[in-house]
Amino acid sequence: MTVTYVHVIPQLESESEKNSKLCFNRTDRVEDGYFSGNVITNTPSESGARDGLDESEWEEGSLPTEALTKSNEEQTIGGVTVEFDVTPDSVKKKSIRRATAEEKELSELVHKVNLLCLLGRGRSFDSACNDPLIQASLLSLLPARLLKITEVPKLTAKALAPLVDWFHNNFHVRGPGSTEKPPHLALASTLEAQEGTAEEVAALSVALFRALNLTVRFVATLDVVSLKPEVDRPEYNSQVTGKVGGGIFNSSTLMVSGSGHQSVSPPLTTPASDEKDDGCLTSAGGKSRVKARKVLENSFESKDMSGVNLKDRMAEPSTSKCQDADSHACLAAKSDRPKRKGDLEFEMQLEMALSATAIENSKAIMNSDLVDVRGTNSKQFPPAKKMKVVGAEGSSVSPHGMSTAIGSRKIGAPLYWAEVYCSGENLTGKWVHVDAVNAIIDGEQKVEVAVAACRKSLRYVVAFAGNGAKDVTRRYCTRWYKIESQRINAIWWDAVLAPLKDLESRATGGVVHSHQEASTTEKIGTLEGADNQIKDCLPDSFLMNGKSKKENCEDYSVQKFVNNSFSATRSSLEDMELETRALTEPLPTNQQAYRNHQLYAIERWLNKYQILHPKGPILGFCSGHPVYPRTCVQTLHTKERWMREGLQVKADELPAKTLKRSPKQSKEQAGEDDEIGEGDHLALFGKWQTEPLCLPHAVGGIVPKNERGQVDVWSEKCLPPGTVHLRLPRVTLVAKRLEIDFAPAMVGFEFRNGRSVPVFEGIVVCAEFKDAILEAYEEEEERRVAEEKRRNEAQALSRWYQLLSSIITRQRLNNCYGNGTSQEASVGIQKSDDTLSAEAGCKEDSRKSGGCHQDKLKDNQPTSPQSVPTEDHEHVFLLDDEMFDEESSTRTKRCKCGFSIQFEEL
DNA sequence: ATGCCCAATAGCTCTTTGACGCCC
DNA sequence: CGGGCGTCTTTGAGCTATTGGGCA
Repeated sequence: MTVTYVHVIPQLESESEKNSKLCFNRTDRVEDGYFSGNVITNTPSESGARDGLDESEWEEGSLPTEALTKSNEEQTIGGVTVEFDVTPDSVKKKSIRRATAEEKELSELVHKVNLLCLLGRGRSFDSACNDPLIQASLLSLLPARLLKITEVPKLTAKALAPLVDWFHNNFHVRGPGSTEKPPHLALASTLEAQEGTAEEVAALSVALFRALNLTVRFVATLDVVSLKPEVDRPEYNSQVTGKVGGGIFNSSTLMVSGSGHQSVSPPLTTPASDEKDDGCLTSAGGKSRVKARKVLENSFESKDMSGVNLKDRMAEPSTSKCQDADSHACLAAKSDRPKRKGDLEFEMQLEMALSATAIENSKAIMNSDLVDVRGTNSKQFPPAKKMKVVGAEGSSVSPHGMSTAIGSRKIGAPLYWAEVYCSGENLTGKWVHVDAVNAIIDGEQKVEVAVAACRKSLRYVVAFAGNGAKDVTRRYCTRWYKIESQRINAIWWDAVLAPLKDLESRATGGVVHSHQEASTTEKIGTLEGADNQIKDCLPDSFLMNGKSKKENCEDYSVQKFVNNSFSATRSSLEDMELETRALTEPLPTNQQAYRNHQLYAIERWLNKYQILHPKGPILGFCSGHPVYPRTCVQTLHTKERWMREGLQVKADELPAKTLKRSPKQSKEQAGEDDEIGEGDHLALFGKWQTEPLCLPHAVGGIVPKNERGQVDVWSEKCLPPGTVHLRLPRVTLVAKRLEIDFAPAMVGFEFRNGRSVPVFEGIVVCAEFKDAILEAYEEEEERRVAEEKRRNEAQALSRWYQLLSSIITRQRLNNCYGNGTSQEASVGIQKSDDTLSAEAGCKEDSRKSGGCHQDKLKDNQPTSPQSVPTEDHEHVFLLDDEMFDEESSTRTKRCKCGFSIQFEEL
């Protein structure tokens, strides 16, 4: 009987089986190829998801090939027909599995690694922009009239316009090539062909600006894999059967190139580079019809991923691998996610448009008026999309009346651009956003909108210069609260960026002379100091001493702000600018946003241990609720909890808030207090109601103890003045022996046997006894260690003795009863065995002779010279040949024949 | 299509101070 | 007889973050 698990996929049934039944023949035969053909086999990638499914979704049985190959038709093959209806319940049932802590940790790890890789890639491109050869080549292409920009004393954004126009007209974005090159080579070939990926073109623009001696950064949006694990959902699984491994691995930019066809620097793979595998159009012009078909094929191929194995899947373009929405393959790759109505609509329209305009393709391509000269789209779009883009250029409403599904993709998501420092902007100068790819200058506020339109997120915008990097997300993101939860822990991120930020500020951080005089080195020193302070605070922050991660982060952000000392470098001015943006974020319009907003709070979304103090100022209103600064939110604790923090509630303070206790708790409390109603409420106090803990001072060598005769040592602050905590094992005995007053130190609780059990570590004693106890403890420990060593050695000796005795006894028994042929024992042992036996004169009685031997060894009195007879030789142990090892108290006796025997003197 | 609000719920946090039998 | 030690068993209520559905 073959037992086979057949996974019944609800979706498949509901779609394909109009009768909602599956029939199969029951058989006891085992045949080859049972599951060949169109059997729903469980690919390795499926099995992971399978495990999580309800067992009720699995049927036991065996399926003949025929039945399976025609699974869409009802069949009965000469025997039992098993028929079952797919109840609507089974389809409807949704088991929503949430990510476990482990999965979250893993995805966080992948997110971090991805970030680091993308940082590395950005730095590589940045350093390629400094290539003198590339810069010189760019300059040689530049018309002489544009060289004047170098003479402008106070550079303004406006002055950059002709330069950007020229670049935009001469360098175009095309589909990625088939191979990944190192940044230097990639830039060189882009320069040569005057077209390349958006990343390369943007980097070239940076190189050009640098060649003109401008202060420029290469800015990249790090399109990193999601921080949150993607929990596989039933409907999701049924759509994408080829889903690999669940969770994070299928979502976004993968840094692992499974198929290994990217020969160069796979760790630096980014959305842009992966695009190269997408099968996007790689060359401009004539062959567009064929290529357009290819794109279509790709898009539809990727819809059905069921047969894709893990390896291929890993190399497959996935959602965020697509550099931007201008690539159709990008949309195809989006099949990883449940398709949205708009996506399907877009694909259909694209297909229609393709067929309708295919004839016009070559004309359209040739006609430069029609082709969107904004490099992003010109060479890689299927014709329909190009037309769309041309239409979209003028206005946001498509002249062709196409739906917003396409409209939203009017231009590609800007992922790479430059920032040029314009000293003529503002009073102090300003970093100006320059997107040469899309010919946009000073359009920082447009970035967020454009990115949002392409359903991308603006989580990390990093500016690269001087082999360093700086996070400038704040400049482009106005609604920080939306991306904050998608970003990695700020402490970690800032620690990673700290050294890079330093490099970046060295490269770009000129002194702004309109401010107080200060030398650059001093300023950099200040910055370094600030960075170091951040670094210094890291280990403590990471310890998370009793504080939640969130609290630590909040503390950190406050600390970070305080650390920002003023210095007039470009970098520090920018820091201030970004900080100002951070602190002047517009009020969100929805209430939910206030739940975890860094800056603002509304009373409604405070949790039960929080309160507004002081209750003001009111910054605005949201749905009628007053909005307060987050700094007004204070955390409340019970008296006991404040004690742990080393604080005590001031006398006569009324609780800032009282909470109703659960019936159980209040009952317990009432029982203890014998006061009904007393335990009904839990009194909470704020930090402003507390003062440093005043514990009774230790007097006369007596440690002040609590009602349980112990001291709760939550932290050093909880120690009564004049006492010390000796966190040493077995120190209690020492204190007892010395008759010094002490209290067991309770350091916390642990859950054992379903209840919390206090954990004691060491003792608390008056400070004056510390040295005496430590001295005695040291002596005691030495004695204990020596005693333990002695005991161990005695035990070892005893065990060796037992072992040897056993061997001897065994050998003797073998000699007596086992034909004397045993070869088991070594010659030495045999010899000594025989000799001892002979000496005792009890050869026949093995037990007795064993006893003799024991006596002999135990007796241990050296008689000199000793003689032990053997069959053919009598050992003579001369005193001269004796050796005594004092350390192990072992005496070794030797016979002239080479035989030796060891005794331990007790 | 999007954003907001509400309800449901999975997972996390906070709670927190034995009893008993055996052996030396 | 009393003190030391090992074993028993493995909370659970409440809060919060997250999600899906309904609605504007």
